[in-house]
Amino acid sequence: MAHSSTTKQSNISLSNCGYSKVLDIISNKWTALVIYAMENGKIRYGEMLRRVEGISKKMFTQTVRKLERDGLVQRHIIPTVPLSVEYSLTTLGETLLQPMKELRQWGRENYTQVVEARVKYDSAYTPGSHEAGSIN
Amino acid sequence: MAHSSTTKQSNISLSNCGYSKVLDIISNKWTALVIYAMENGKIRYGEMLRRVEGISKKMFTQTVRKLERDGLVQRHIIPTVPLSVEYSLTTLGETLLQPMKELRQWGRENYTQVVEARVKYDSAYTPGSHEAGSIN
DNA sequence: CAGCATCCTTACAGATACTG
DNA sequence: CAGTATCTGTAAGGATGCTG
Repeated sequence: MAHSSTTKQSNISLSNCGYSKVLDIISNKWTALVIYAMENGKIRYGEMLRRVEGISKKMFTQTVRKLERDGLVQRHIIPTVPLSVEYSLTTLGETLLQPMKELRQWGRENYTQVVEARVKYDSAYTPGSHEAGSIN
Repeated sequence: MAHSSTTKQSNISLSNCGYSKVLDIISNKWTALVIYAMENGKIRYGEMLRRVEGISKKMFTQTVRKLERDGLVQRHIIPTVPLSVEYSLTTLGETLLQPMKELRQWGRENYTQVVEARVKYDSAYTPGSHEAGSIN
């Protein structure tokens, strides 16, 4: 797409980048974990709270509502007493699973290198460590 | 997915999920755009500010420093007067490009559906809009 | 059980000004 | 040119209490 005169590459903006749109969907702290909790099928509210470690009721509800609004999650109310609610991925939601898994895979394979890079960076730039071989 | 009652799948936690680790790296507002700006090779500070629309000097520096610390970006100083700095992805950084592109691709292909889902959701739950057959 | 409402604390991010 | 420093508003996230 030849865009304009002197520019060689098109600009990158938050508004035209497909990636940013995805991030808008899945970049919240708990969103990915909530999705993963549903990757094997339906799961109930209470079990979700137990499965996803550390999530609060508020954050779960907020997260899953957003996903529901985005069409990625289905909410299924079962009128028992007291009532039950089951959550599951929609067809659209399932299509997101694959790219997310690849990112997760990247994390599993490469996170060690990232941690090592951090240690190296920190030891190089921390005041007090003048490039001597000291690891904190 | 026949797991009823006491069958335990392992819990999902922020600390053991590879995905969360990746998110910790790339989920910031500008990170992905900065990475994309480097996907075709070296790019200088000034050009980066122009390419990534709306980013401030502060946010760029902050973002790129974090990426450098994580070992995904290289910083190359050229001692001109005044000085120049070029940024580029490391080998590790390039490996991240592929899964990120797939996510971006998902966004391009499916974002419309997400938007439609939102409209539908909002019209269903907004006070004042009874389901008297408008959308759909 | 499955939520919503409220308060509060921090992290994120923008604007602006200054420096080697 | 390529940053750093500070100030400030906003939004995310956590803690807690109440409800059908």
